[in-house]
Parts: sequence; structure tokens; C-alpha cells
Amino acid sequence: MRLKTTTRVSVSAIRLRYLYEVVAAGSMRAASDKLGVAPSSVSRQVAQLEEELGLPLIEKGRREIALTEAGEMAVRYYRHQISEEEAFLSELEDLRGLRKGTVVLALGEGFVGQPLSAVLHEFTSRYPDMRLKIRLGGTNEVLRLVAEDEAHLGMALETPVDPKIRVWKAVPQPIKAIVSAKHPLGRKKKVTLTDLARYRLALPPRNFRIRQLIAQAEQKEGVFLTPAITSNSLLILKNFAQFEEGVTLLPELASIAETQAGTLRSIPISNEALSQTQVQIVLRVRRQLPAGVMRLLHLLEGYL
Amino acid sequence: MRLKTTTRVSVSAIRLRYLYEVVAAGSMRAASDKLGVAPSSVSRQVAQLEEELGLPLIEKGRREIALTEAGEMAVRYYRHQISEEEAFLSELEDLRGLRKGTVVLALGEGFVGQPLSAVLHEFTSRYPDMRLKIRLGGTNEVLRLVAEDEAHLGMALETPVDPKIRVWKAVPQPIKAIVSAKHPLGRKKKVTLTDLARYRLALPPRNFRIRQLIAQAEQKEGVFLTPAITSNSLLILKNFAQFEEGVTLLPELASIAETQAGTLRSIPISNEALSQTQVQIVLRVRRQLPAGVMRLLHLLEGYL
DNA sequence: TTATCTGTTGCGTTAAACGCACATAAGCCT
DNA sequence: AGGCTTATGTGCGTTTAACGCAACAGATAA
Repeated sequence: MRLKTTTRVSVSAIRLRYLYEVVAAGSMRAASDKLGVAPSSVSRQVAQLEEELGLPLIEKGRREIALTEAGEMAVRYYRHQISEEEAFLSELEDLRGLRKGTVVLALGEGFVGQPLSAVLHEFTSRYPDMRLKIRLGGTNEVLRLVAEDEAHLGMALETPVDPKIRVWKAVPQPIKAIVSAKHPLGRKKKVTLTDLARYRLALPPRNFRIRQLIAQAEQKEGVFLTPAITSNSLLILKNFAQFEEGVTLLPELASIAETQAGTLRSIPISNEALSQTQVQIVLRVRRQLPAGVMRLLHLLEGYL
Repeated sequence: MRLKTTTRVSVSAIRLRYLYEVVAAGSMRAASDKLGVAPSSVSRQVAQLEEELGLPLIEKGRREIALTEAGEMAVRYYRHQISEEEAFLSELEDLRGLRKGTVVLALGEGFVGQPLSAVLHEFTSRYPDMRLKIRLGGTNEVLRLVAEDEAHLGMALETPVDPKIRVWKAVPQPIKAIVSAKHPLGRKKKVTLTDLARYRLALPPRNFRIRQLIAQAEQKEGVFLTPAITSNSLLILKNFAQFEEGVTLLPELASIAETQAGTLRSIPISNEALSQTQVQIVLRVRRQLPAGVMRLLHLLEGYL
């Protein structure tokens, strides 16, 4: 698409302003006082505006200035323009003061459910006019959104390396065995994959990063886990552990509320691939982030 | 009333424009080509705009430029501003091309009725988007309107001298005796006040300039006319002459349609004050008139 | 990695706006 | 009518903003 190539005529803002001040002050001298410039300058600018527009704006040859019809139009236009500008600047002020704006946060599957609610609640209440968009998706989806500037921030588990992605912060987030308090494994300090294989398991589907990490561990140890149940809902997985005496494998964060309440326990797994996983906050390399996003970023950092 | 003294911040138009062209062209270099300036200038203006607004507008450090949220707002604002400016300029264009505008014409009492309709019709049809305001009033009212710029032009009978009023054109417009074709005076070439005193008369009220001129003539000749009927409606006066065999005294113009049709006759009066009256087109001294007004002025000149 | 785009910065140049001083014109007052 | 006051318009030298050129640095693609 080719844009117009017409040379823009652009009515000089300063000249319009001078005209307006002249009318408001009632004379060029008064206007020049208010503007802090010499009267000659005012006179010239108004004259040049008339030349630009090709029409007389003030009726000359009299003591008090009086606008012509074109002058009235010009002043009306200027006033309108000013009010629009003020609206624009005030909008900008909101943005500068972090009061407005949109932050898009992409979350990996590890966070599906009601995670982060404390952080997000703090953010939305501290900046009530900021809109927060949360996009959920698999780890790869998160990366794509961040790489293509469709999301400002991403949080996901064990993100693969990508030249366009910068890992801002990574914190250990081992995948643990989640069981109910009454479960036989509940008293153990550590479990092996072999231990787990003896119990009924609930696991996420194969396209989930968690499941891929589990697969890596299975490969390495030669032990293969067969889930009794597969679900992309973390809640279902957790319910399976809590009410059906089963076991599920999740990052600690995903069940932190229940472990703190005592209804579930999270047991470390003695496998490197699972115990050394990290949750990562990612953004696009060299991307300039709006201030609001930085705030959320810091909140998330503190949370992890 | 004191106006605001806040120093206006005024977002630079050129910088906004450069920003806009940059995003439209996709790069600063392309924009500089289109704008016909060096790329360095574009870069600087955009940087200065960012400084003025206190916010980054484009995300730096990448090949293709991308706007920040503030940048989006700025471009949106600029586009809006441009469309407003175009509307303004096009309005102005109308004005310049005489297609639009308002002309205020003040008419004295001698023109009440349906006079000038040919001229006014020609004017309104030739400049269909020009608005024509006609204010009717006594001669003094006409002069006040013109003196105080509430009317562009005035037409009245025998206007008194006034330093603020300039007589643009004056044409003789004697006050004549108006009678029906069958009236005894209808055959005379000239009548005196004494002649008139013998018939039933219809005259305008005393606050009309016509009546004041008649009074001057009465004073001078020592003959006093007693009207059978007094009315501020020229139509009533003329009807009195036409259907009730009476006489009325009016400027020739006021009954020109009827005299041409032959239903009324206008007889000169042998009195200096009445036979030498003039109708005058007046305007304020040194007033600059819009082009549209000049056109009407010339049309009126031609008519008289 | 190199080649070639991009945006940025330093510095001398051009053009717009300015201030000062003075000329000119309009309105007011006697 | 004529002087007096006050306001706008003009010539000219000065200041400031925008510019062009050239060199540099960062980023993408081969």
C-alpha cells in the first residue's frame, strides 16, 4: 500500500497560537506581553498566517482588533486543537504515571489453575487502571507469543533455548510427587521413579512440558510410568491425589496452596531431570518494556 | 476575566509528523526519503519528541521499528489532528472561493415589503452556500448596526452624517405621491403639498424617516398634511392608494412593481426636501469587507 | 564470519523566529 | 481641526531551531 505523497500544508501552530492570544488579549501588545515576545513578532506571525491561509483574519486599520469570519474559524479551530492536545497529554500522563496501559502475560501450563493469584491480585489492585491480559498455553506457545511481541512476559517450565528469547530469571522448581497426607508415600523424604511406578498415577498429557520432562527421566532410568489418568487440568490431577489415594507429578508451585494447608504433600524425586527443573521468566531479547510491565516483572520475581 | 497564564506545552507538529511518517514508511530512512530530509534529522526529531513527552515512542535496538503504547497513542493523535486540519482548511477553502460565509444586510424602512427581491435572489442563487441575513429597521437602527459591525452593509433613506459611517453610494430617490391610475392626480405631471392636502392621505408613522422628511417639507411650505391612516406597513399604504382612492407618499422604489404594472402611478412632488432625497448604501469607515459582501455590494449598486 | 542494512552522533550551515528601533496610522481630547 | 497617545507594521542585525554531511555503532541475513 502506497501512502499519499501530497506535501502536507500544515498550518503553523505557533502562528495560530499567536492569533488566538491576540484575540484573547484584545490587542497585539497585550498578547506580546503575555507571550513574552516583542509585538513585532506577533504582528509578523499573524501576517504570515494570513498569507499562508490566503485570507485576512483580522480587520486591519482599527484600534481594537476584530476577527473576520475566517479569523473566527481559525480561532475556533485552534481552541479545538488545544483541547484535543490536552486530552492527548493527559492520556500520556496516565501512561507515564503507570496508571494505564496493558500488560500481556503468557503463562505455561504449569500455572493453569489458580496460581499466582496473590501476585496478580496485588498488581491489579495497585494499578487499577492497568489492564492485565493473561494468555495460557503450552511452553512452546508461550515462547512464540513472547518472541513475536504478542506477550510482554512469559513464564514457563524449562524453556528450550531460543536466540530470540532472553531468560530474565530462572528459579528451581523441581517436579515433585504429590500425594495426600494419608498416602503411604507421604512419610518418605524422597521417592524414586521405581517407587512411583507401584502406585496409581495421574499425569498431564504428552504435549505438556511436564510430561516431556517425565519422559526424559523415564528414559534415563529405564523405568516407565503408566498413568491411570491423564488430564490437562491440574485440578483433576490434584483431586486424584487427594481423594483417590493416587500420585501425581507436578511442580511444587502448582500445589502450594494444598501443601501449605496440609491436605497434600509434595515429595522430592531422586532424579536429576525432575529435581533440577526450573521455572523461567522470559522476554524477547532487547525488547524495551513499558514501565508497567517492569512492575509486574518485579512482582513476579519476588514471588518466585 | 483573566485568561489562563499557563505556558502552553505544545507538542511539536513537525516531530509528530516525522514519527508518523517513520511508522508509515517502516523505517527512518524511508521516511527521510519521503520527507526529503536527511535521516539524521528524522532520528533527532523523533528523539526530541520522546524527550518532550517523557516517554519512549519506538522500541529501539531492532531492525524494523515498532511503536510502544505511547507511540501508538501519539500516532493516533497525529492522524486525528491531521483530519481536523483538513476539515478546517477545506472550510477555509469554501470561504476563499466565496462559496460560504454570511452577509448581514441592514435595510431601512423604505425597503420593507418585497423590494430588492430580484437582486437578493440573484445573489443567493449565484452563491448558494452564502447565508444572507437581512435585518429590517428604521434608518437610525440601520446606522447603529453598521457602525457596530452587526451588519456589513446598510441601505437607508437620507442617512444623517456620522463619523463612523461611510456613504459608499448615494442615488436620488425622490419621495413621490402614489395614487391609483384612476385618481384625479394621476394625470398631473407634478403636485404640490397643497394639492395633496385636499385628498385622503396614508402616511408612515412619525418615527419613520420618510415621515420626518415629509415633516421638514411641511415646515418649509407652511402646509400641514393630516393622514387619514397611519401604518408601518408599506403594503397597507399602497393598498390605500390603490383601492380606496387615497394618496400615499413613498420613495419611488417602494412601489416600482405596481407603477410598472400600471396599477399605481407615482407623481413627483414640487418640494425640494422630498424631491431630492437619496437612498444610500452605507458601511462602517475603514471596515474590511469579506469578498462575498463586496459582491452583494456591487449587485446592489447595479440595481440602484 | 562478513556484508549490508539500520539508527545515532558531531559539527558546520541554512532558515526561521526574534528584539530593537523607528515609521505609520487610528482614536481621543481639547 | 490639530496635537497627543497608543497600536500596528517594517528594516536590520542577532539568536535559535532544523538541517545536511559524514562517520560510527548495532542488528540481521547470507
